[in-house]
Amino acid sequence: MPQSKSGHVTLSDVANATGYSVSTVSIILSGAPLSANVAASTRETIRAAAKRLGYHPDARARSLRKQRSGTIGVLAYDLSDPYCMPVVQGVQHGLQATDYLPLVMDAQTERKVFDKSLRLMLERRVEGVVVIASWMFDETSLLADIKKNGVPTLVVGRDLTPSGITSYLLDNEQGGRLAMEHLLQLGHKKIAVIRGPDGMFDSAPRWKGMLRALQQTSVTLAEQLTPQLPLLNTPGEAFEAGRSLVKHMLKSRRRFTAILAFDDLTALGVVRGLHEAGKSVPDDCSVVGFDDVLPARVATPAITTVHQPMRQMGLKAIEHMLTLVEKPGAVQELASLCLSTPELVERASTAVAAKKRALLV
Amino acid sequence: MPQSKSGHVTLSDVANATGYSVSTVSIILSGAPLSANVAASTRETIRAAAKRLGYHPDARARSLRKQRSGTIGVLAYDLSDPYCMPVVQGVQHGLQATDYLPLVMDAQTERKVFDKSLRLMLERRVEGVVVIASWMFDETSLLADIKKNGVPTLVVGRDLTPSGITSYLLDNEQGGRLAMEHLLQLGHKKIAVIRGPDGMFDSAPRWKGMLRALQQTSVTLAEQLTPQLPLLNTPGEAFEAGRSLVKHMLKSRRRFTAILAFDDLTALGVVRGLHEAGKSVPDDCSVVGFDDVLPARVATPAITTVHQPMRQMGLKAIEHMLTLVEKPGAVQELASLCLSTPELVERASTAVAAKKRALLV
DNA sequence: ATAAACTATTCAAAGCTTTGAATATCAACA
DNA sequence: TGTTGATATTCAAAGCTTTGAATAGTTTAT
Repeated sequence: MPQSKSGHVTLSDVANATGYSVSTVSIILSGAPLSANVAASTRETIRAAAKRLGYHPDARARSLRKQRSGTIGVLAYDLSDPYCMPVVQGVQHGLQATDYLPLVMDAQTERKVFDKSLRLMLERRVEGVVVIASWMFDETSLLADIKKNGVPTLVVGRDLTPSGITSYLLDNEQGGRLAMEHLLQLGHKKIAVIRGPDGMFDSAPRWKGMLRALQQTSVTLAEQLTPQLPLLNTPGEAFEAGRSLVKHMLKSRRRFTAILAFDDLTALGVVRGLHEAGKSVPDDCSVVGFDDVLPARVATPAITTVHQPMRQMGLKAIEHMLTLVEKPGAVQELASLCLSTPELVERASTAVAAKKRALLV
Repeated sequence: MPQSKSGHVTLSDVANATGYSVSTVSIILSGAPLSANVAASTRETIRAAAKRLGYHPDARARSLRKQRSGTIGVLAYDLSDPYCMPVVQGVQHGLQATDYLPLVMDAQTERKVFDKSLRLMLERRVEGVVVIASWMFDETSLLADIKKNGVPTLVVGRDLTPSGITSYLLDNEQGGRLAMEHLLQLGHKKIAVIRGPDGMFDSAPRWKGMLRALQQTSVTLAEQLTPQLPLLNTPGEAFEAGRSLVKHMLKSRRRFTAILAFDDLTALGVVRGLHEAGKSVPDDCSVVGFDDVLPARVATPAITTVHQPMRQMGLKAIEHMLTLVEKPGAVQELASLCLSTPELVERASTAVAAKKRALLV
């Protein structure tokens, strides 16, 4: 049916079918201002023909001509990480009412894929880029290209203000403090901490917050009980790491009545490791996670954790982005840092310390 | 720096900077066959200039001219459902070595969003569409448009061969059989089943498979112990449904020593419900899930479940798709049905039936 | 009757690339 | 000298849409 080479129905097909010119058809089907002038009968004829033929405008041609792609790139470091999707959902939500379309890409924790995705976004002329937390970002030279091309960029999940990029992230330090304070309030004195890997941005501030919470107390942390996660690639690996680290700690024969894990998956691994060693949570040992992702909510006992408002962060970021793309060519304002407030959500994996039964293997 | 109106560096910018014509620049930067003819020095000059200026080809213009978008649409019914991402990963994996790009969109279980996404894909001239399981699909009239425009379509997660669409899905009936047989082998006689909602494709075959497994045995299912899930929108809802249904069943005072849940999230809800009623898994009651998603693996006890090879299904689907897009205009072959084989993965949520302690509330 | 003001529609250029055909240059060959 | 054949580069059209300006045609005001 369509005559054009592409196999797709074009304006020219509709024009031929109705006897009107391509311009007229375009004006009507795109709802241009000029369409106020066209006769109602014409409008009907053309609309009907378009529908009958199955016309769908070519987004590439339109976007080329209009000099606006109507697209905002969203690049996640790993979409399969339960942390990412809520952020993306926030973005999607914020874009719903607009006529921007999120182009979501997944770096799959691979540097090469990350760079390629960024390049492809640039080529598709996204009007803005939202990057979800990635260590990969600092070294990439594409960053320079993005700036050179005047595409506004935002990052959520880590602080890149030193590189001049407005950043949305959790107040990790306060989160760490909250988690530790919770355990202290429950009367725990022998506390183990599984710290985040050095290569990850969140690690240091969370740790710092925990130490700060201890400052006014007499509680100290034993070095054997503060191991560090290696740099991981998948959520599954964090689980395994938590599981094996807790087993090592049990072997160390240092008492502890509570464990503070770097994130929820690690915490779930800890629960598993404890269980395998015959310890029960929270009776023998309390466990606290971080982030509040789905697996932590649906596990039994549900994991007490520090909630990170990922959806909200995505939403706030995209709202900011919308203001940026609406004023094209404006001087990129100073990079700002937007901290979200963490919230402790108490669930079933923590309990009052049973003083007499402090865990001793 | 760039002179063109768009604010992006164009071929013409590079041409001006080097003194060569736009054609020459294009030939070199796009690696066209003709580039064999150009002088090495020219090549260098132009490449250098392109890099210096930060040139990135405009994908829209290129794709318009080449009549190929190099894009394959992937439409998931809900990206935040742990079922979807593995399929998407399989697709991504299969596309890695090609120069096709997946355009992944998320319908967020909303019919309106689903239709809009499909429309946008059409407008962006995707060369193929892979839809991940959706009840929304059958009624949409866009299906007709997609066909009219000759875009090959595949679905994974449900059987749409009656509508002429090649489908990739699990052999649900065998999956149901496997799950039930597992419980029978463990000696369970009083078995409860939480059936899937009517509106969901998988429900019937899984149920049928379970019944078939019972056929050669003397075990029967009590009607009060085979409730049905309502149609749900989010993974969280399935969890809550499982939790509340199991509580109802406990109230019914019918004995059961095992529960077969429609999917993993429901199973996790069941575990929670049992736990809240003071029952332990698997000692008092075994629980079997379905799908094998991340939360089921990292929960403790880990959920015994029927593994659905989602990654592999995504991979197989996209490989098929690649053959379809390579022969444009070919007559769409007959729709075929590709069933994947389920596998039971035994974990810690099931155990031998403790005959004497059949669960009685 | 004529200018002015609408109304309804079309022209033609532009947005950025790609590419078949064309041009220009130069060497070699008969 | 004129032909052939490379080699290196450019012309110009096309892909589909949008849009400022232009063209007819009709009505209103003067």
